[in-house]
Amino acid sequence: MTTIDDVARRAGVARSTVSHALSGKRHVASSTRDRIIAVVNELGYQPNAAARSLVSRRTMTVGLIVPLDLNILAENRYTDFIVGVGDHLNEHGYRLMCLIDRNPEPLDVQRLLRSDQVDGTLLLQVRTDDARVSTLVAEGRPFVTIGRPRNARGIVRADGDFVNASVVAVDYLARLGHTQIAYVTTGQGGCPVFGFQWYSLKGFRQAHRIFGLSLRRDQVLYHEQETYESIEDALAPMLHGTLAVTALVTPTFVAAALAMRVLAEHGLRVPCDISVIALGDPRLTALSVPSITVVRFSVTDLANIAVELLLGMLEGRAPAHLEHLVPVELVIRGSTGPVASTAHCAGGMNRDYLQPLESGGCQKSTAPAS
Amino acid sequence: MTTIDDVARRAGVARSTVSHALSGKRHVASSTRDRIIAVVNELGYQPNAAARSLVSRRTMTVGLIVPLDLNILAENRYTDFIVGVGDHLNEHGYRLMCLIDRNPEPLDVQRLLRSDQVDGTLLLQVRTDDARVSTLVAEGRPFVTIGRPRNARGIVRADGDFVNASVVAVDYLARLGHTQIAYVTTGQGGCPVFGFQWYSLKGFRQAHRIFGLSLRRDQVLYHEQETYESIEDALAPMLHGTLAVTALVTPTFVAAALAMRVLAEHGLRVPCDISVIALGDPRLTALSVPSITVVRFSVTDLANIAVELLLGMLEGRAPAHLEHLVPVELVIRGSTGPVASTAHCAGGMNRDYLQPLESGGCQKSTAPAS
DNA sequence: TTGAAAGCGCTAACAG
DNA sequence: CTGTTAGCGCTTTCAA
Repeated sequence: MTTIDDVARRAGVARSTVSHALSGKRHVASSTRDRIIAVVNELGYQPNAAARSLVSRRTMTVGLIVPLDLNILAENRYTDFIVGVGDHLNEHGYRLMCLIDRNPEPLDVQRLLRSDQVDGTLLLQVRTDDARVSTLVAEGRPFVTIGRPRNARGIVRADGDFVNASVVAVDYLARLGHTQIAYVTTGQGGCPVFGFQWYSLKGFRQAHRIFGLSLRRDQVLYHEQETYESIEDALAPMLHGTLAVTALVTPTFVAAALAMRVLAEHGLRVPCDISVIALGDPRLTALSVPSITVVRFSVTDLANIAVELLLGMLEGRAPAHLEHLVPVELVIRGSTGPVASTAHCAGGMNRDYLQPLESGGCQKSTAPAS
Repeated sequence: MTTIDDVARRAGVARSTVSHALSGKRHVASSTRDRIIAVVNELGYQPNAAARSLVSRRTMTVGLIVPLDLNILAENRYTDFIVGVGDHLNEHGYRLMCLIDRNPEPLDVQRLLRSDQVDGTLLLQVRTDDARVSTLVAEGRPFVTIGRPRNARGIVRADGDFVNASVVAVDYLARLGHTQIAYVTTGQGGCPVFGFQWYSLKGFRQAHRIFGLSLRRDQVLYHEQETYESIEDALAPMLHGTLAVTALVTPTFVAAALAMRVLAEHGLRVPCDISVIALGDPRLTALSVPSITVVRFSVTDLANIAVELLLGMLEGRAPAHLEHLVPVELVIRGSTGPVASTAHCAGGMNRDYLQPLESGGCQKSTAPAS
């Protein structure tokens, strides 16, 4: 292991000169500096991070707190965030420390912060009511949430504009003639689990007011997990005719894909009988058939914004706004269509629910282009 | 910030007594220890990680090197690894530092190691020929690869048993009567890009020898990226009848899903005209229609094994074997069927390629159970 | 323009 | 059983 003293000795200078030559914090004669640089390269010297952060009181490391939930991570929702954050941090000379925990005890977070392993923290997968947020506030260290809890007062946060996403979704459906729309989300005790689901629901309600649509309680369907069975249970009122809706909005791609399978298995055709819209940035939507209409936003933008906010705070700059929302856009694909256009629906029940890609309507499949 | 001296003063003992009371490395009178613990809890003391690792020469941190490739991470292939590794490390009191880099320069890896930020390293997304491996070998620090380069001599590695996965896949297809099978992979210069693709291909060839099947060069199809267009190009010989195969093996789920779309668009029915098998652990296979037959292995097991290997090395235990392979199992779903059973295929071209889930054959869809 | 020296918070060897 | 003390490798003040 090469230390700064090795370099100093070999270059025939004092330890402090090496330090300054490398940090540039005070002027060093260019001849001396060149000699030092040469020795550094020769020995492959790299300052010891622990020693450095012990004295400088900075670790140049950011913590990313990801509550482990295989059911959720398996869905690919958070990979892009982790990658986006990690890459952006590297570009700024910061390291990324991931705290991935099966059960994210406040204690784990405390340990991470109090042992001074990170200069700041990013929170992923924020719940409607998230204990980690209060913990972080109590610790009094800089942090930024990616996503928002219901009560976001005073915290610095970046998120997709999920409220607006719902409005855009409902608007589009309304234009297609839909007036009876269901909202499907994971929920516990009559409340969406994650922040983005809560804000989406808020937007869903808002949209109904804006567009003068009535909204009954039973149009909001909660499922416990993102599994086929759980979603089948949640959709039961639709499947048994108790709830008459012609469209369905859900804040996650997997729920949308599973819902479409449930509908299909029960003889309901997408988009003939039911239109489906997902929210978020599910790149995999392109894989499903029919591909799913989505109100999306750039996850990379969101990750970058969160990182910029945090690094700014670490360098003493207060953020311009507490809340930064990434704008959304509607991407029309094959899972949405005009309401109740039964005349266009050819074929028997449970036959044509699967349309060729990018085909929005319900007409019979035509011969391939080739 | 609370230091060990704060605790010592408040508990009326020496600094070293606090240290030992917490580490248990020498006996401390239980009365003294209780007093110290009480103060620790009262002040919320947590040892400073930098100071600790400066003197102990251990960071209790493991580095995970993930070359950023959005096209790949978007596919959800590596999320489960990151989560699996992170969670397992936490359980063992280690931290996870992620080096996620758009272009993983050997220099970045060197910096990480030489600045002593990690005790050991895990390599993800290993290429057939991977520069990072030589870098790590040259640095002489403990590391374990998750996945293997073509030349794995001397390195400690954990991987899915991809060679055997291919054998199982070809065996199954052969039992269904397939003799002409194509292998589809991302490749550059006539060689698969990633290690798992290389070993899969090796197994694919091996299987042909074992089962007495002939294998021509043109049965191995390379695509540049995992996009619809790129795969469409690669499959061109099949689509234009130049290459007569009845089945297709591909080491990734996304490639399989995209290939199925390509086939469908060109009027080929899965599994009627072409059977498709994917390798790996693509949980999302369940989402596609028809769901994809797969030879899978446990990603969590793989992650755990890699972590155990590395932590063992960090504690001075030499691994029992250099190579640890996670066994594979065949999961039969809807994308495979007997060869050329045209008689069973009802409906017109490009109509029935999308079968209800879990339906392996090509019979007409029946009415829903409900 | 450079060097000497103090000290960051901790562990562990040495003394008692 | 406990206290004293010497560093770990580095940055940074203070002197020259």
